[in-house]
Amino acid sequence: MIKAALAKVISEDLADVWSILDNEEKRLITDAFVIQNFKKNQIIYAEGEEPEYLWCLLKGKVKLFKDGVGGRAQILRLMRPVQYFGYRAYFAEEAYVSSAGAFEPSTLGALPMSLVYQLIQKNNKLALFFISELSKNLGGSDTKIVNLTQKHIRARLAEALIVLKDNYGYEADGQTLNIFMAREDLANLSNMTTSNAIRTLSGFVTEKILIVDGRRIKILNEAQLRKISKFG
Amino acid sequence: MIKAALAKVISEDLADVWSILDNEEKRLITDAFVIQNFKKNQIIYAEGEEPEYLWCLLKGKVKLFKDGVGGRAQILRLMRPVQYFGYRAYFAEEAYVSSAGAFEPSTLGALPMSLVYQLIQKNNKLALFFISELSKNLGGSDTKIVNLTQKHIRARLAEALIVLKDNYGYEADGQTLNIFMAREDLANLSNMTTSNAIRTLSGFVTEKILIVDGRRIKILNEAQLRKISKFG
DNA sequence: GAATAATTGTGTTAATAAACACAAAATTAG
DNA sequence: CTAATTTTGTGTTTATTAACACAATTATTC
Repeated sequence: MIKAALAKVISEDLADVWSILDNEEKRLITDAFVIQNFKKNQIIYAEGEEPEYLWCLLKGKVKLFKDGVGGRAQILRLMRPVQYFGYRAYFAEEAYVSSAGAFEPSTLGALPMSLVYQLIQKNNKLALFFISELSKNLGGSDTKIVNLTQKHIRARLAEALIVLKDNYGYEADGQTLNIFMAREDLANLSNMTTSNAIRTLSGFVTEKILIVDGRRIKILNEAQLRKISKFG
Repeated sequence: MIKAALAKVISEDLADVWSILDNEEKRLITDAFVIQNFKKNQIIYAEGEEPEYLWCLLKGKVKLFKDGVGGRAQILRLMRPVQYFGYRAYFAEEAYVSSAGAFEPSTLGALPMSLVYQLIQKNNKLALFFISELSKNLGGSDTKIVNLTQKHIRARLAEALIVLKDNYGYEADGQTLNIFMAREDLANLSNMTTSNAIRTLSGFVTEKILIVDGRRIKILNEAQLRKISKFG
């Protein structure tokens, strides 16, 4: 089953990335790729550790986050299948500045960065893939700096909900967010305390922008939510 | 004089980056490299524009910043000679998400990104240079997200002063910051209003951590400043 | 170098969000 | 299935920072 998943990854899902490689290179990757399962809330790597692997999320949901003042975490990015992460620190020759954890039971593949680095040195298209990914992430982080520091609480939460929708989409009903997270995670995504996330979310319910049932969030008025995220 | 500066750039200052290239490649760059002077506060490129050039700061000081809510700017990065910028948006195939402006009269070189992209496709070491730069910047931005959102005003300003020191260093006296910026820029660097930058800076003077003479800032106790930037 | 504009400094008030406390509900573990 | 634990929801108070106003000083510009 693991071999099947791997074959699928190399041949289909990641076609855009790995199809670049020749057969010999593909064999190298296939041999080195290790599949690993993580439980809900399990840490994949932690801030301060030395980066060793390129991680590939095959199934599940993963958050990249950074611990801040008084143990308050900030969620920096959300990963979905099939996305890659964990490589930045290696390329920067730094320890990790953020941690990765599974939101829900997840399956990941690990590839030694030393091997990835080797392949990059020979294969420019692979290098360009990372240049492109890093560039998009950097633009996202720079934008986040301004959004999280300057926007007010309502706009920040609205934006977080939009980010969730854009990342994980809706369920079959076309309204329910396809991710269930604790209010604390919602708070950590939008730079506020848990109480304020709860209160602000309730406000949106009162305004009939959302329906909330536990951790299930149904977005009734996405346009209005986008408006709030832009103009407060 | 321009030709002399260019020759110097290609052959000395940027040795690490461009020494990678063969003679033919070097000639391509030399021919395409355009040197341009900017006045104090002049905009080099603006948010929303399409990226066209790789910019190289040869002389002077440059800020990358992003306009936020109510025209309040956030300074994202500071450039010093010889550093490169303006390439991220091109690689991400996006418009610029931030603007670049000269802090003081500055000399820059511009190289068409289309040419840089061509060279990267053939030259892996050049690709790895950009991978490394982007990775370091991304780590910096992710760290900044947490620092600017979670730290209190004193810590944020202390950190901004440390950043100025680490970027531009001290003058011959070993204490005076080698950059003179308006209080507004100091505020835009540390996510606060100009009034708060002024007030907090005065506080540091009272505590004998700094001496301020107009825009000239002398750091008397860097260790204390670092302590404040870490623990508030 | 005088006029004009911009920046700096300071006081005061208002808005915003955090901190804290606690009950109710939901989830998890045994 | 039940007890223990965690999460959610809500009220209240406090801390922090922004907003505004205006005088004094410093830079720019013509």
